[in-house]
Amino acid sequence: MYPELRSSLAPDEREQEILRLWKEKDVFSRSVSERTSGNIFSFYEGPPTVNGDPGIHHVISRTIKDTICRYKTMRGYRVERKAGWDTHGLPVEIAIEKKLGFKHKHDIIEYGVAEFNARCKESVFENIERKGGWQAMTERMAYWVDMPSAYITCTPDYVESVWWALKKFFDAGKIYRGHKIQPYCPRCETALSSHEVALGYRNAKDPSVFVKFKRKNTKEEEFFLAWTTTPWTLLSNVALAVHPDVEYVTVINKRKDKPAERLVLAEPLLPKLDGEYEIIHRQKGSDLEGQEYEPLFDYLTTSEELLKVPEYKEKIAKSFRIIADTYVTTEDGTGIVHQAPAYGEDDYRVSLKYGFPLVVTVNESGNFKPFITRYAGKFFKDADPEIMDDLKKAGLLYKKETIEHTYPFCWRCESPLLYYARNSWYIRVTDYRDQLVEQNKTIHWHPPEIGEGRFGNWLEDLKDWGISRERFWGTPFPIWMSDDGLELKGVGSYNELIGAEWLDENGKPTGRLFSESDAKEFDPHKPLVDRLAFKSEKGSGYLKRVPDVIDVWFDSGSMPFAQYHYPFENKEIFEKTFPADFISEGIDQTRGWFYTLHAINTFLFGKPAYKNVIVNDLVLDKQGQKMSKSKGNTVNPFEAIAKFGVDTIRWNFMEASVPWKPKLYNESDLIDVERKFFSTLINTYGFFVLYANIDGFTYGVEKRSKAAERPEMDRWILSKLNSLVKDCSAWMDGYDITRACRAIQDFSIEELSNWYVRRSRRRFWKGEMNPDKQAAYETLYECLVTISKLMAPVAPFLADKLYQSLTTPSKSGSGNVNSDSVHLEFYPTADESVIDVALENRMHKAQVISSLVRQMRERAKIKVRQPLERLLVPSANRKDIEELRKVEEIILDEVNVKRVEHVEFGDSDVIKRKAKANFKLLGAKLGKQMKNASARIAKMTDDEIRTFEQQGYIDFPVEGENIRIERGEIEIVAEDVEGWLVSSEGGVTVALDTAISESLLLEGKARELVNRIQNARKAADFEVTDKIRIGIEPVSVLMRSAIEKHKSFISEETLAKELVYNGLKVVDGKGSPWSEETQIDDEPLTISIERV
RNA sequence: GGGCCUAUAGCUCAGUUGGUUAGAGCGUCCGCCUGAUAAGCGGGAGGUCAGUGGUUCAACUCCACUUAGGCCCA
Repeated sequence: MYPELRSSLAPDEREQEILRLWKEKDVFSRSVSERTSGNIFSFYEGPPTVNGDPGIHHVISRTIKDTICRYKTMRGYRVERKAGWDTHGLPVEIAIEKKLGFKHKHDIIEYGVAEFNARCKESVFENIERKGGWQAMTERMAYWVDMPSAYITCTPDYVESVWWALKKFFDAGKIYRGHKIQPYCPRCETALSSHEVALGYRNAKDPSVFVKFKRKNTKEEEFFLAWTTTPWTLLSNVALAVHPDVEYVTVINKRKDKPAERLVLAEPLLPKLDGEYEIIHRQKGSDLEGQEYEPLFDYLTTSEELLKVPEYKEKIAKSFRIIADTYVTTEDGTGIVHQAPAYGEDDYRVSLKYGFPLVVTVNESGNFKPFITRYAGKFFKDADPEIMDDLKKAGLLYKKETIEHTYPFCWRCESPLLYYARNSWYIRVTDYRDQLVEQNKTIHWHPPEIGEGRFGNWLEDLKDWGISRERFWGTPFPIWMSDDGLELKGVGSYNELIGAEWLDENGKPTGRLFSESDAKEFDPHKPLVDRLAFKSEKGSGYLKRVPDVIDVWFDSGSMPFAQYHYPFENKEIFEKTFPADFISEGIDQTRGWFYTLHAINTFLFGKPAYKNVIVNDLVLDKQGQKMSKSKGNTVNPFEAIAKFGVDTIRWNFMEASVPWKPKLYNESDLIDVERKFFSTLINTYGFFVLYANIDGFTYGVEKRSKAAERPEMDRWILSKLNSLVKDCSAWMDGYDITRACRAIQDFSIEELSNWYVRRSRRRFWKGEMNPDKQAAYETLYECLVTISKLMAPVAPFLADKLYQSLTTPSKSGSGNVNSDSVHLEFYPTADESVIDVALENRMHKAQVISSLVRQMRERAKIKVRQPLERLLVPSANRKDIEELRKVEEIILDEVNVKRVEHVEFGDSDVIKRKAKANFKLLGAKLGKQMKNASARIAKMTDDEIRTFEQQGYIDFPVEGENIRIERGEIEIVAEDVEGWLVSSEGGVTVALDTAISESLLLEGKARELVNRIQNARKAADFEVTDKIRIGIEPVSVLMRSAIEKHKSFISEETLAKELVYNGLKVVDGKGSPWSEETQIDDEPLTISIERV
């Protein structure tokens, strides 16, 4: 017996049951271990940062990953996949800081770094393991990754592999010290990551000042007019920048109550000037390059403190001149941008290029340093008004206004941030940029434009990677340095620490050395690792560790080898699994994981870390708005799954649109998946079991019929099925999940349920078991089992439920199925010999014709239940007629018509024909004459068409030239049939005879009666197999003759043993006998039925 | 400011190398069917393919610009 499936319809329960079963039968690990290790498909899990709860957006990228891995498993690959958790980094620190109520970075130091890091570590493990956490979500959504063997980035083994990699970079001379302009909070005294900066953008009012820089070496006094919103940075001005290609003008500017002055600025920004102006000179930005000006202040040129610095004198001598750079815009200001290298990223870059000095004028608390004597000790922002005043007095302030713009503030303490040059360590990725660009071209990006565009452009424009962070919870930077910064030592394993000396808490040597046993159980995190020091080989004291930790992205980018503790262990596994065949993450990882994987592994191993990548876009709410906690429109994945089942969500995510388009999360779409697709499928299965169980059919027990010998309808659906299998495999191999899902869904709903089952129902319920019925059962069964396999990678629960329901009864019978789970099965392979394109075409034509006939019935107001005599189908030739004859029965049955008349176009006078140009062929041949030719062809008369057919061509004069139309260049279709009701679509034309003879009328009435009796059976709650006796009264003459004429038809349809023309005795109106009143064509009658 | 993506029916999306009347589902209106039945089927209405210009015999499709939205980076 096949089990009922409808009873356990609640998706959540259905899935929980399967989850238990998978666990019980150990299905996931078997799905891996049952595949041979010689056939590996390598997948890398991009580790989510476990600083909070999983969200619905994690479900989409994990569905993609899971789907591909399950698919490849079904294709026979061994797909080992370790889970992974990203555990270090600022997001984790921030969460703990919030929890502990910290306001400043030094709160952490006071609290104790050891203790703080312990809290961080605890929290990530809690986020992984707790209820509603990452493991629970992974399991519930059926994301199959091996969690017990998960790689965790904060474990000593993992960190050691990361150290190994960093040492490789270090040894190759790819790591260097530099400055990095970073957003910096002067109160917290810490640099902020871009992620933190994004938290604190607010509208702010700032000064907007136009400053005059006096040009040197001119006869007349002349000024460069520059603009800034940060007057305090003017103290460290070293240059002015112009755009090389923009036109700059010198003007005489006259303002009210002021003497006229000569100013230089960009032409497009002239409207910024007050008063009137007259252009006296014009030049390109590039022509201004090198011009000198007098500095606003003299601190930079006179400060002894600065002049002591090596090379400073030479550098400052080159300063205070115009340079040209394309980053300058004419959107704001004057087109002349003042340069303060320590306080702006572009400024810094430009200053490096021209060799200007980097002058830091404020200290770490944001106060002016002593050498800026006039403002010394002032907080940078507070100095703004005074600076502007002083400039005004000196006559160097053109004007000052106030602007409102967005400016970043510290998310912790709300101080305005400043951009500040910080010491930082870099990886010189620019050294092998070309290789990164080249190797990227071998990666298959889905969609390709991200690889070429977004990612490719980023690589071509690559800057060195700043990898050090002045933070606590992270992989310690494994470089030890002498106090003078001249001696460096990179460490690539814990064994390399052996011999280093332990320092005490105050940094004093203890004489105790790091031993072999220390190395074995070493936890490298701060602060312990900072207590290790190496004796200088040059006798300059001790080398101490650079106290920074590294960018977390270096951690996750190291996972291909670090997950296996390579090269210390597992060399073989690493080599077998590198590079990954496939990865997938969200589009936000372009500059994140996608990049770090590529940058690190290309350097270390000379090839990219992955071959195929699917990129997914965001999940938005149903209005298309971004989900965010502040808007309150986030979706809790556990709640969503409990409500709809995860299959529904997975299917919707994959089917609705391609992964790389933003996806709207809309509950009504999920309901539709369940209703349209899943319940149709369950219904189809329900239909199958209803009759299979009645007939005692079990697939594989009796001899299977050959597909080629089954009826037209069966061969058709099997052809469609095998076409589907063929297409799905190709699409899935090309990582196009969406196309496969759409095809599977379309097949299940349209082809299988709405056509095959609907047209074949009769075969299932009629009579005893016979070859036709056997074929029908086998065909439907084969379709359902194949669908369960095709959909298994995307909707793993329903697919398995369906599969197990179908296969359990026949497990003993055929012995050929592994009914423990569909996920242990192989993906179906298409039997090409079953694919019959001609058959698919003629069935499609049958569907079109049926649709046309229904359309005409609608127009003529004739119900489908009323039989009609004939329809007429014009065909172009004998062959088309032969094809159509094969599906004629199906059409007639569907539209309730007695016979088809086939007519060849040419043979009939009543059929009016029309010619249509084949635009593709003729367009290429005729070019400009195409328009006229197609108009002429549309006007072809019947005689002309006949001539064309007979001689195989026809000539038309068009604009004086002769045009010859040959066979194939026009298409001839039937357009109308005189005297008939006609309808046409897509080149198919059908005519219907709507005359209803008395005989047809009687048959119609008999069918109406059958319908009423069936309704009564239903209302009376009779079993489908119950035999009955029928009583009917009153009966008109017409109805009586209808019944007499079609008695056997009626009896057969309703399983009636007897039919009498009077009422049966009905006791209480319930059960048997049953009686009810009804109408046929306005004629009232009472039907009573009883079981016999 | 730079890069990438998107714009087709009320909504969600197709539209394959440019080619004949731009499709589907949902929604809506009308009807049908009922031995898969708290289902199913058919039909109708609904589109200036964001806008402008260009290439072409022919543009939703190719090119340029514009507008709007999204993401990433400055």
